[in-house]
Amino acid sequence: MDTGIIENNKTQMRRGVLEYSILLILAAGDGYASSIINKLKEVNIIVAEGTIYPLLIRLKKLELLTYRWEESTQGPPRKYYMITELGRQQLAGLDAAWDELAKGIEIIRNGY
Amino acid sequence: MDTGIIENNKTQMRRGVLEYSILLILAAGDGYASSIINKLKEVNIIVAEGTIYPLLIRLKKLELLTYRWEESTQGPPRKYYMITELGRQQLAGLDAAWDELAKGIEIIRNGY
DNA sequence: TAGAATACCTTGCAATACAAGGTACTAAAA
DNA sequence: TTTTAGTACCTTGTATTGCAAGGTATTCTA
Repeated sequence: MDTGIIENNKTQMRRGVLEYSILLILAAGDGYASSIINKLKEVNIIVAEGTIYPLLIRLKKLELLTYRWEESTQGPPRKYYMITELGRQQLAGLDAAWDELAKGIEIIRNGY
Repeated sequence: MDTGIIENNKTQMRRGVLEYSILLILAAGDGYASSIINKLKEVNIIVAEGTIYPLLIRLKKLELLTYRWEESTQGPPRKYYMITELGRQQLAGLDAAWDELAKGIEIIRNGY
């Protein structure tokens, strides 16, 4: 349990972009919970299982995602999530929101 | 009460960088709650009063900030917050955390 | 003396990341 | 056959925290 200020803030920052980054990942190709977690880990965005499952369910309820079951030779079947048309539309909005935020931080940071 | 997916996500994204952006602003010069809110508004980061006051108090408790009272000719006295040495140290860590996150998003977004 | 503007602050609610704990399937080792 | 390891699914409870709403106090102006 790291309660450091930085660690806590990293969590906070991650928080903000989780749905966004999941949609980004699924826009590039279907994936299941563990594969998404791994993709995020690759870019140092660390997410717990307990975070991602409810989130995928939420995004599915919002109809930004759907899923299909697929057999695996490595264990139990996998629930492959796919982005929907609505998901892609929302993603475009999130792209814009992210750009705006990043620009805002940039401005504050550089003082102009 | 906008419950749209985008609007909600903007809130989430904001959430993650609020402490960071406040420290950035105060690192550039002392400020009081309203002036900080206005600076954030300038870069399209919209924050409510009910958010910023508890947050400043929290950052003060963590000793990242201190404050002094200052008279105003425009109304009641203002509580000017100042970043501490510890605050600057933590800010450096947050700079790094932000850069890492931004880089991560970039990678996911561009697919390499 | 009333109203507007500015400043401070608190309470309660809702959203949500995550730790912890649980189920189930496959494959390989004992 | 049984056990263990690996993979995958999911839920519950807790803690955090942004914000709407509501409240107090000061200064200036009409």
